[in-house]
Amino acid sequence: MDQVMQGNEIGDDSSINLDNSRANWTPSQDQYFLELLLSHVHKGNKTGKVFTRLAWADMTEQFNSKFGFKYDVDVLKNRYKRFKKQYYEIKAMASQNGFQWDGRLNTITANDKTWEEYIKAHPDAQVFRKKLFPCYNDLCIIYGHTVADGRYSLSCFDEGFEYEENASKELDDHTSTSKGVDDQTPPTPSQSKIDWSPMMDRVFVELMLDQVRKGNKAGRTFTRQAWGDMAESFNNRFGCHYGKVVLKNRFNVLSRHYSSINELLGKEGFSWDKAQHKVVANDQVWQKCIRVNHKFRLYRIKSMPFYSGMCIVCRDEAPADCKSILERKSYGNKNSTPDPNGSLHIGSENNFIGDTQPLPYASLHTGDGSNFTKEPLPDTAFHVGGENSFTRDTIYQPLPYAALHIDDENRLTRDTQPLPNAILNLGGENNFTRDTIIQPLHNAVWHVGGENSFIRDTITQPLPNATLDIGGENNFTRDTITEPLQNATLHIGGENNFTFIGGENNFIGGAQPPANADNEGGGKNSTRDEGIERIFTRKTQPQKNSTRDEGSERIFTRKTQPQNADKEPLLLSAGKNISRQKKRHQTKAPATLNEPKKARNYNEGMSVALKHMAVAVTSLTNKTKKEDNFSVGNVMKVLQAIPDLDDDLILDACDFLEDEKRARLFLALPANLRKKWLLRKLRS
DNA sequence: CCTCCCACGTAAACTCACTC
DNA sequence: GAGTGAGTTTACGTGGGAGG
Repeated sequence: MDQVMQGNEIGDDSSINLDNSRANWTPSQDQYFLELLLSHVHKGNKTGKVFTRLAWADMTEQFNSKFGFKYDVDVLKNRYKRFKKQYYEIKAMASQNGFQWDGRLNTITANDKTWEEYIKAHPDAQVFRKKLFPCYNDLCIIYGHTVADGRYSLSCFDEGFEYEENASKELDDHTSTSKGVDDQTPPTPSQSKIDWSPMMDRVFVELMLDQVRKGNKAGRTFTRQAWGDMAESFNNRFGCHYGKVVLKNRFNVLSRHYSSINELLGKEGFSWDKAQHKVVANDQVWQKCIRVNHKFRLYRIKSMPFYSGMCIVCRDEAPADCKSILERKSYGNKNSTPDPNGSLHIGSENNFIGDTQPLPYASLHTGDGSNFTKEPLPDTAFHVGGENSFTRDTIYQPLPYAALHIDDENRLTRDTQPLPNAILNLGGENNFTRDTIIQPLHNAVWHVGGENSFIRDTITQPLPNATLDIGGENNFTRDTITEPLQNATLHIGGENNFTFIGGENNFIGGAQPPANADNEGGGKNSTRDEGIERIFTRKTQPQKNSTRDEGSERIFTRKTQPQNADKEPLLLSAGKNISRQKKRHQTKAPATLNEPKKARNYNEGMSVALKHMAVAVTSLTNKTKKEDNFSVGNVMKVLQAIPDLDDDLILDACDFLEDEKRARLFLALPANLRKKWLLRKLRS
């Protein structure tokens, strides 16, 4: 043990080292250096583990000035490292069973029998038995709980911290300044580096998961509000004042680990050990892998408890360079091997044909442009990127308790299965066709982004106790929800079109019925928080379990092609053209040939929605028996039959014909006069 | 025993591209 | 030009090992 531990006093002139080429630390130099370190700790120039650059510069200058050296800062850092090693040696010894640190005697104490038995087993420990360590209290202040990089090392949340806390209490008896130095809280913003503990990671991942569940993560990142909320929650939890940037940086770090682990798991011979939270493989596989890429060495040793959470958080973020064996392959019948409890990461542009195998408890991550057909995935976390096609029987079996995250521009067609208790997060511009979900979503939480099209019979069963959050600019056509939403809470954003919603519901956020709405269908709907830009028009045809049949706003168009919505999956190729850029509220100005790409894309997207609407109307017409010739379907048919009407004109016509009187008059007109009449009315 | 150097991991800061 | 997100660079920590 160093001389400094023997209690040498400052003032030893012999300490002056005339040879500046190599440091030769004397007790007085050590003592002075410790004083400098303590001084900067007390000034707050040390984070949980790091002295600031200015602190090091200042200490070097003062040390050289005191002893007449020209040491580089690295010399002091080396000594600092040496002190740290000594600190942990003492700490480890004192934490042994039967041993304790005596702060008054500055030594490690234990009864003789304990010493003898321990020294017999550990001869090297003899040195600690009668040695004084007067500087240990100083080292406790300087090093506190901090070790290494801190992330997977000792912290206030780890085993072993208790001793340090006790040591700090001991120190309080000797120094009034020690309190607060090792308070185990994350550093303040003035401090340069953060000591991320496993507990902090865990809390952070939990906060991210919460935001994911709320639908506040689109693509690779969280919304601005989500970052703010997470920072606030995190700061409240740990009593710190981090900004969003700190959490974003940590998110980047965790994401990199997540990607690397995925890369490993994509290699042959590797698997995820849920108990250890580690990637596991036999030694030969590890050695071969590490030889090729040294960076994977880390994952052989360290556990990554945050990985399972990051699987959900990062769901669709499989990096382009992550070339797992599963990427860009076709999965035909019986080609897929079951991977129960496994984690399946799938890149872009895959074809999943029928009769692939179950993945109970698995995490399934898919990139963009994959095609899924029938397959059970119970208890699976199902993360789906954008522009995928879900055809019939995509999900053949129920997904109870599953978390289903679906990003933008996916198509969900009929005969998918129930998702009771599921969390359903939907991005924008998805197309939900008939029978997408044919079973109930009891207790489900439904988050729906903007610009989705919900066609007929999207949800054919009740959603009791569900929470339905709906963003702006969605189209809910007739029979979207055919069953009541008893006790449901419905949050609805701006500019949605609702037809036909049954049941006893609470409408929050403005989806109120019109003042003259006929409620005789039996439902008891209550409204709160009146909103804007909603049009609920006339009642047309009450049905069982329905309360209203409300006309829709600008969702009618020329029928482009007859389809059988019951049997034909709506895989319209036009949907591929929908812009993947961020969606904004679009103006309602007429389209021109010179309009920007975004506007054109919007119109194309609208066109798709209109086509779906046409299909829905056709289906509706076939199903419902009308007493007279008037129906929304008939109006649409007649409107679509008019030649040379562009989409905008049709939309304007829809607006105009929302009035039933006008619509009846329109139908009553001779076919050759309808266009002229419409144009005249619209111009006026 | 001690210094010095190296490789590597991490957090924070920085830069750039993009959108509005 | 401001705001934002993604990717890159920089600064600083660590442990291990060679060598005096």
